[in-house]
Amino acid sequence: MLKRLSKYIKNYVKKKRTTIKDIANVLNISPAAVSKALHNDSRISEKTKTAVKRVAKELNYQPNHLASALRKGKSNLVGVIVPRTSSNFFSSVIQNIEEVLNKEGYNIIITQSNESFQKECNNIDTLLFTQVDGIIASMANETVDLSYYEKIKSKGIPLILFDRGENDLNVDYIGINDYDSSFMIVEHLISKGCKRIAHIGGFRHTRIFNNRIRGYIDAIHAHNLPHDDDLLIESSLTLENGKQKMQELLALENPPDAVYIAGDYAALGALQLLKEKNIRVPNDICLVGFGNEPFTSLVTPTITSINQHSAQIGQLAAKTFLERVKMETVKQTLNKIILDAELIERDSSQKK
Amino acid sequence: MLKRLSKYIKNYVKKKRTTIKDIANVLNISPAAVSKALHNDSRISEKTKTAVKRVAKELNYQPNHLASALRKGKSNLVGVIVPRTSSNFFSSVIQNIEEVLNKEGYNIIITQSNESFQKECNNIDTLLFTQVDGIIASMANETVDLSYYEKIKSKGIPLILFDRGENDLNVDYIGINDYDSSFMIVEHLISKGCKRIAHIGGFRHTRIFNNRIRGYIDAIHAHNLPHDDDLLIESSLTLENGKQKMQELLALENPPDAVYIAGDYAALGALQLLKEKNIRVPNDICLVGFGNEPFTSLVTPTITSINQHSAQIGQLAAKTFLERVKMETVKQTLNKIILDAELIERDSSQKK
DNA sequence: AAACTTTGGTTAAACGTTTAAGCAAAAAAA
DNA sequence: TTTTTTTGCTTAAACGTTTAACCAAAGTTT
Repeated sequence: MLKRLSKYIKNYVKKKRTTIKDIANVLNISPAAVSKALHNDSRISEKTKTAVKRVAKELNYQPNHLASALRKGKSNLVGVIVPRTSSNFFSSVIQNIEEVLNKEGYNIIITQSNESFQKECNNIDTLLFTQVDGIIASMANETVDLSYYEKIKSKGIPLILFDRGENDLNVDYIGINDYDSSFMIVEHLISKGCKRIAHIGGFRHTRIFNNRIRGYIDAIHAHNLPHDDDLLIESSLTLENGKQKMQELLALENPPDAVYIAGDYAALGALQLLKEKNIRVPNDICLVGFGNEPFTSLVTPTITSINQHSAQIGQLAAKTFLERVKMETVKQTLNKIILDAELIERDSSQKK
Repeated sequence: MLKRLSKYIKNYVKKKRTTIKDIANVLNISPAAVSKALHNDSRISEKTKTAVKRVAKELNYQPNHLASALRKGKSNLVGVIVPRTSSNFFSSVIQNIEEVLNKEGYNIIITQSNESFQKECNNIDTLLFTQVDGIIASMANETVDLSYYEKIKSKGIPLILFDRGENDLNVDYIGINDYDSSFMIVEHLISKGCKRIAHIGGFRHTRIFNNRIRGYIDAIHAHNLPHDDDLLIESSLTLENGKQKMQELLALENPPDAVYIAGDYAALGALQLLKEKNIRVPNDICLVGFGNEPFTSLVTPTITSINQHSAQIGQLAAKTFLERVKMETVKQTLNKIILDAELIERDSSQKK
């Protein structure tokens, strides 16, 4: 046996990767036995198991993941699609997905759509091509056509959406209660004495932004405030666009005394514009953002915002996926998990 | 043929994935011919090729990536390891790596180490297990022991490091000229009239931080400024730690009139502390960061920083990998690409 | 018309696992 | 002692491609 082993060690040095067959040859048993030994199959003796494991270690054996995935029909890879990884919200979600899935032997492939529908379609193709066992996604702003997502469903691969999701798809979804959060923000501003509250929202075709808009409108009505069409604007919510839309609001005959903006980056843009114009925040105009990006607590004044519980969303998304793969046969009911968000009050809305 | 086709369409509805064999059956040719037709092999007639492609489309054929990877011995997957995806620098590098590699048919698997050595080791194992064709990495702050990276090299898998790299490993590296950048920062501060310049640097055991420290010291000497040991501090460069180290500098008998901090997050922490203490930036103390994170232009005052050319670094890293895999036999010389960084002057160092 | 070349494929093995089915030897039960 | 069960493996096929080697038929040279 020693002679065989040394021969294989030489082979290893030559860079040919060790396979299960090599271990079998050293020990003079079948490859099948080796495979079973490595998986602690009960039909293999303890003696053989320890021998196999010793030799495996000695030869620096690394299982060929492709081969086993091919044979078993699953890759243990999960695809993640996000608009971008640079936002703190998404990178935190990703980190938590990863933590949960790694424990169960899954790895994740992260792709970014950069808010582009085209890129998102490419990403989906890429992931399907890579034979992922499931996809966890948050849609790009642009995405309206859902045929690519239907493609995932039609392949029978679990699809879990979070944050930016689309109800019509009938898939698992994890997000926050956008309507309530919006309502809460408006009531917060009212409690601070604001009378003319504007809303720079996202595009209505995205469900979450539509819900935020509805929450805003309903809260305005509930408190008998003037509902002026000019005070409700849709935006792409980038920093630049936030600046621009803020400009438009200031240009009104009767400008608002508070602005609630459905994204922190756009809120930051608005804040910059207000500073340039020497309009005091919060004393002249109160400002509230959405998302609780780290910079909201870093700028002057700090920006009131909504904490979306990114960690929890990531964990729940991963767990939902795990449930799906574990009981694929069972026609289970859909998981729609809606978390309550949290208002983080900061200086930008503390009018005295 | 129509009957065969319809049978296979039924099969498809039943969720059994279409394989090359199915296409072969429909057309009554061999699977090998189908494979060749799909790859535009010259030994297949145009007629057959178009027929194959038509049927492939009809049956919604998606190649099984695992099978071809297994057969060809390569996965067309590249692993990327970064300390975190939330920093703008890393997410921009990743995006550019992805763009270049996607064009060449590679996909990337992104993993984060969260600056933890342990997590980084796990990531490497994960990537090796997934049979990636190469690894592009930037090391965690903690990483000193390089044996895991040696493991990659010993498997013969191309390894390309960027930003946080280690010369001793003798692998390809892409980064900026940290020494020169540091020197440039100090000279900039001197030109603004600063006399006591402090440096909150990263840990010396990381090469880039060591270079920044050397650049700082040499520039101080070159301009005959006092080189006071108290003015040079090592830090983990987190926001919190930046605050703390700034506190220490303020507590000195003879505090500095300028602080150059080797990371933007730590610089932000320092800025916050200075604001709390009502110390005016830049008039009382000038501040310079490193990395040009987006928030440096968002806070008040805006922070002078160094642009590290993340896009270019990403592209070069990807291209270097491609070169490596293309000429694996050739014992090529190492690629050490050092880019010149750019000083972005902002308010925090514009003392009047 | 015989000999060679080209065209357009086919056959079969291989990649490294996993797993259902089978089977000899040892142990236990009758 | 014979039969049954258990233990501990082995055999062989399968996962879906790719590719080296082969080959028949048609076309081209001489």
